[in-house]
Amino acid sequence: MSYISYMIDDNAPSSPLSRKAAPPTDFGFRPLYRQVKEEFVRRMVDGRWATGTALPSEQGLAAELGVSQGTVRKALDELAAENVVVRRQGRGTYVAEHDEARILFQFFRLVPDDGIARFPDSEVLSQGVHAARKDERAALALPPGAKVARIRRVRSLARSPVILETLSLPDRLFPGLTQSLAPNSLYAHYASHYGVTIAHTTERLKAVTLAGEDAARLDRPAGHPALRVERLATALDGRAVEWRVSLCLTDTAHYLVNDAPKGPHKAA
Amino acid sequence: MSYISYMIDDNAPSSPLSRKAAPPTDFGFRPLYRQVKEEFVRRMVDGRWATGTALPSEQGLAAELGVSQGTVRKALDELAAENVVVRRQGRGTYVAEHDEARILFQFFRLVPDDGIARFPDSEVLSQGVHAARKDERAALALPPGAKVARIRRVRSLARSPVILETLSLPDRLFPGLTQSLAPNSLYAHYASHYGVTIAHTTERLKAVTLAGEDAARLDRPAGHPALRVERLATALDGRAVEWRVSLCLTDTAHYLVNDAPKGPHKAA
DNA sequence: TCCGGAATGTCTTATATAAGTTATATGATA
DNA sequence: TATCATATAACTTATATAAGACATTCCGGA
Repeated sequence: MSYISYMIDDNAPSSPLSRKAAPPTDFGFRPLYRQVKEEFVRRMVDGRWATGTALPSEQGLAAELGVSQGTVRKALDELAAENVVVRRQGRGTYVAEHDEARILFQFFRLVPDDGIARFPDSEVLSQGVHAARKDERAALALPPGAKVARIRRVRSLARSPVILETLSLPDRLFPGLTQSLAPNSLYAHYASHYGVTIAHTTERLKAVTLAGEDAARLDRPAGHPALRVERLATALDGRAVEWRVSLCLTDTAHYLVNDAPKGPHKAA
Repeated sequence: MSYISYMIDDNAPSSPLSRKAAPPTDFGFRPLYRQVKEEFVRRMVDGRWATGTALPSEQGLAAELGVSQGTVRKALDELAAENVVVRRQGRGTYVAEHDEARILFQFFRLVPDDGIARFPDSEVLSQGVHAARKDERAALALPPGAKVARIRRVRSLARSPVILETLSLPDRLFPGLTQSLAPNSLYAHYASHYGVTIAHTTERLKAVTLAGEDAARLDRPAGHPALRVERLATALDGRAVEWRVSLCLTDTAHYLVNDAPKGPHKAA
């Protein structure tokens, strides 16, 4: 007896959702709504649902998959909570786009002290494809001998350099990335040109002091404090796809962390 | 016509949930499940539901409030997503406890580079009640003339000082806090002795260099880099209740930020 | 001590209805 | 006839409820 009984309902025409013959131990079982969710993620990963497109209606998806609208809805609930899709009552559900505003709020946490978030300008210092270094292979889980696209750039707010960063990406996933000038908003570029959607990031922060070339690039004296941010970005399917080490000046800006602002706060 | 029609159902005996007479504009309307959620928050704020206690069952709450189990469940869903309650299938739903492990993972983001999170020891340098400074009044939204409890302490990992921090709290909310030695795990103490549950924190980070007494306290030379973390902690009802400025050494540890790992990731 | 089963809790699914959006049709007016 | 404002129809997502499946605990009996 299991939820799967719903899936082999007679009026469900050969549903793509299935489950291998249940082993004695019920390990690996997932509820129906989560199977539906995984099917949706698959469609986004393989490009059937590109970013920005409108999904079929909940009723339509329910009919197609042979489940109820509430089940489709619960799957979409989780995807919406993860900012993978966006819903608007009366209009429809859309695959989230990595537009400038979204990246600014979701992935960019360095904000000016006055509180007004702005997207920094970007100047590429160098870019090219190289053999992956040991640290890059470790971070991106690459095999020995793999190549990476490497980009080094300075980002400025109000014409003043604020961030000096180096990005490394698996060349296999992003062929030709460094041929042209890297656009300002990279995550939108990954999605539109390579079908890679960044879903999750992890950042590790340390305080350091600037030295040598880094200090000169950021127009600060040696010994000046800076925030070193090491970011690992993960795609929808869970693969690590971008490794980024940034040196950030925090003289007139700060790094902002909010813990769990999910539902609207300020209850009662 | 509105959801409230469910609330004045005949078999619902004088529900505590209500809504002022609807003005022509339907502004201020809240769905039923959100009213239920706010009622639950009220019960936690005023102490009827203390931390660690088990809630009545979803069915029981539904019957008491005159709504369906699914509505109670949706309210609890949001509270569980905010880590305000904890649910265990087959056992029940509990008001979240600020035990050491939870604080370690939810509010303490400074982890050793080897990845093994540990709770740091704490040594109080000074504590007492003082007139609130201007910055403290601004952070905690206190009126002029208000008093604050102020605690200054050093925290150590493996007998080595790592964090030097100053805490400020409204004296009105925490009378007598500085009379006794501040316990290591403060948030649990706030809940058990003062009925104040920390629900949310905001942190602002800057990189600085140590100087003078701070450097000496942390056993580092002047000019050594450190992470300055300014934290504002907010209670269940939305009031700011603790302001904390910490200087953290990041020589062998780092500050960890994960963006949105809500539902189980790694789909597909 | 071990095991079966009832009791009681959450979890999942399904269905009905409300509320919001947009496109279409309608009708008055210039 | 062309245009514009206004109903109205057809979608959409949002909310509420009910019923049954699954998980855990506890107690009685062997």
